Amino acid sequence: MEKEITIYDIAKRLKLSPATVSRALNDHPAINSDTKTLITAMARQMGYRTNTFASNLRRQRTNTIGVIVPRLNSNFMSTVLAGMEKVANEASYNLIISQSLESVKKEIANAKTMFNSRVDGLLVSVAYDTDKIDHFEAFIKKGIPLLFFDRVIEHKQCTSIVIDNVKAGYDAVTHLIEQGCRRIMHVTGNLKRNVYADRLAGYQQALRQHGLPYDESLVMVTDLSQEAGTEAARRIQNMPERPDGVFVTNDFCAVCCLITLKKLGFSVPDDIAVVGFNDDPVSQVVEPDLTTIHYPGAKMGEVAAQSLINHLNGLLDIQTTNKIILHSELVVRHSSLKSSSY
Amino acid sequence: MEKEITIYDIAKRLKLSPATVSRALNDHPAINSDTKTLITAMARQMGYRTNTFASNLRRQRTNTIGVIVPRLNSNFMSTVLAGMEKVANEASYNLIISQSLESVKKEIANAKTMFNSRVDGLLVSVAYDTDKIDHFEAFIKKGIPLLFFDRVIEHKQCTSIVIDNVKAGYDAVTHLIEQGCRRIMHVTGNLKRNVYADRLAGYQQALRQHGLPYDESLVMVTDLSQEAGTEAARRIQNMPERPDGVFVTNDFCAVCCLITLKKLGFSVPDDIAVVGFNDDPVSQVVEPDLTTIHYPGAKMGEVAAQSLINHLNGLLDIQTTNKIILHSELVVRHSSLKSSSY
DNA sequence: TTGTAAGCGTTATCAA
DNA sequence: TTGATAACGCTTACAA
Repeated sequence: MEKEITIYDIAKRLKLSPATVSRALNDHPAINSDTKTLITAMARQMGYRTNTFASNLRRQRTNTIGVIVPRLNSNFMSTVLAGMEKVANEASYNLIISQSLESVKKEIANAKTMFNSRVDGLLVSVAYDTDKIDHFEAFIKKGIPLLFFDRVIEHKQCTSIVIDNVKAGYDAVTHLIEQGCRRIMHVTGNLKRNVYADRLAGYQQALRQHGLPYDESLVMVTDLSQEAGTEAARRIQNMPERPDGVFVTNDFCAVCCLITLKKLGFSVPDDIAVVGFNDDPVSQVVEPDLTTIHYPGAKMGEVAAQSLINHLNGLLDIQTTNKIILHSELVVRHSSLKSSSY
Repeated sequence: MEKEITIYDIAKRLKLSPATVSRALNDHPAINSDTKTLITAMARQMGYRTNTFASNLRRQRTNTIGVIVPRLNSNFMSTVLAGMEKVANEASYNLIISQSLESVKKEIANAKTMFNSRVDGLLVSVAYDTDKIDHFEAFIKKGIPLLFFDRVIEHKQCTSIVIDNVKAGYDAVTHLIEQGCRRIMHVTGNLKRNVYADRLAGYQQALRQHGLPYDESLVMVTDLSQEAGTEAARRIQNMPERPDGVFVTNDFCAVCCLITLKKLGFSVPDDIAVVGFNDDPVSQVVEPDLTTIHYPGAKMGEVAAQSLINHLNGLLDIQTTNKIILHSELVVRHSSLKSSSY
């Protein structure tokens, strides 16, 4: 455990002032390039490493971005995080990641920790049942940029990064209708969340536009777990008037639903067509493979991180950008192709 | 953007010294409990938040744990990370996560960043082709605890957290043999990595013990991607003497192999039995569902984080613990049950 | 182009 | 039980 080298040590060794050393190490313009070379070389030689805390303390900045997500361990979220990490890393920002485990209470605690950690900015996808955002007010008040992604909450001071969930829902359901479905079930999540509310709106819009009635009893609000998929299939079996198509807003849930339907003797897609959401790898593995909405997770992570970093570097004012919408699209596979030769 | 409250502000307001305030806020034993109550209340009232940087600078400690993983976006890894985050959060440690994207070069860069961020400890699962660990020497020299998990590198100063991969491989292959397989193929990853080398050893051990020959041409080293699974299936089809069982050390790769085999006209498990590794949710979705080794990912994350934190808190000396082995077990499903009525 | 010196907000040591 | 004071290592007016 050797002693830590500081800019004072380097300064003394080179008979320069600590200030000069600091400037050289930070690429300050007003410094002689020979001096700079000299200092850099000596720093390396002495095994100097910058003390981020001293620097942060002095500059009142942390080069750290906080991320709060419902869960780390879903394919979608880990893809988003991978995208964020990539961008942040390249811009030499650190990522502090925490999960709310879908609980507002834990989300509040996480927000507090992030606040105390003095993150330069915060990227959030809210928990299942968050409805107030008082716990983020502290950030807003202090001018710490706050950016929501995927599961967003509209706020005039915050930017949201989303896909067009209404359109995605519309596309999915329109596709089912075009395949001949006339009675389409919709399995979704908590309608408090923009993502689910919007997809439902898209579902309704597609029905309306094609002259089909909206039947509330066909909308099933669940936690979108695997069990929910199984449960949905069972419920379908017990319905007096069975649907001929189902749009599930999560691939894993959809896949479980599909499998259970098959076990119960349904033929997919002929008896009932299934469409999922996210384009999780699992959708390509099930038989028949699952039609779904491709969700650009990595891209969303990259855009979120980049926007925040640009804002922090003064390259873009995020307060003026209210919403960024990414492109998503329907991926047609065999679970919905009624006249398929699969 | 109001002014940040410091312990000086609180001290002034209560006509106490900053030292007393600091002590009260940190639950120092030698402080009057009335004073403590008073200070705590005032801190809350004034909206005080501790300045971690000043504290870190002074205490030479960061309460931050660094994590370097090959990829964030695999089911296995995100489960591990979720476990780590849970434990770290409860112990009020922050997690800085970065991914090497399977490249040694990036891993080296990540290590450097972590070093400069002065993490209190480091949790690492190495990249595909890392063979030296010079880039971690700096940590070891400085006495910063370094803990490897899953893909580990043996080092006398570092603890490893693993499952018994030899046994897992042995169990998988023994199961195949017991199901009547006599010619078993093995699809695995870079044998530099303990996980794959050990599983191969287990494979060989099982063969030997059951009097079956070891045929090197049946071992296929791949990157365990989905494409590798497909490729393996094709290769099987083209073999003059086809295997009747295959053990793939990754579920997603196994699933792709299985699906392709079916497409090529093989019956699974009757023509060829398939066993995977990890117990990824996808293994329950494929038909027939996949026999696999259950890997305790969340547990591994928790144990890794907890061990490190205990060490940091002086509750346990990690240097003396060389290896922690977690329990894993075979999960038999239908992809390997030759006489199944599935 | 370089140097001086004053903090940033804590905590640890020593003294009271 | 509390207080005074000196660091921790860096950055940045301001001065030279």
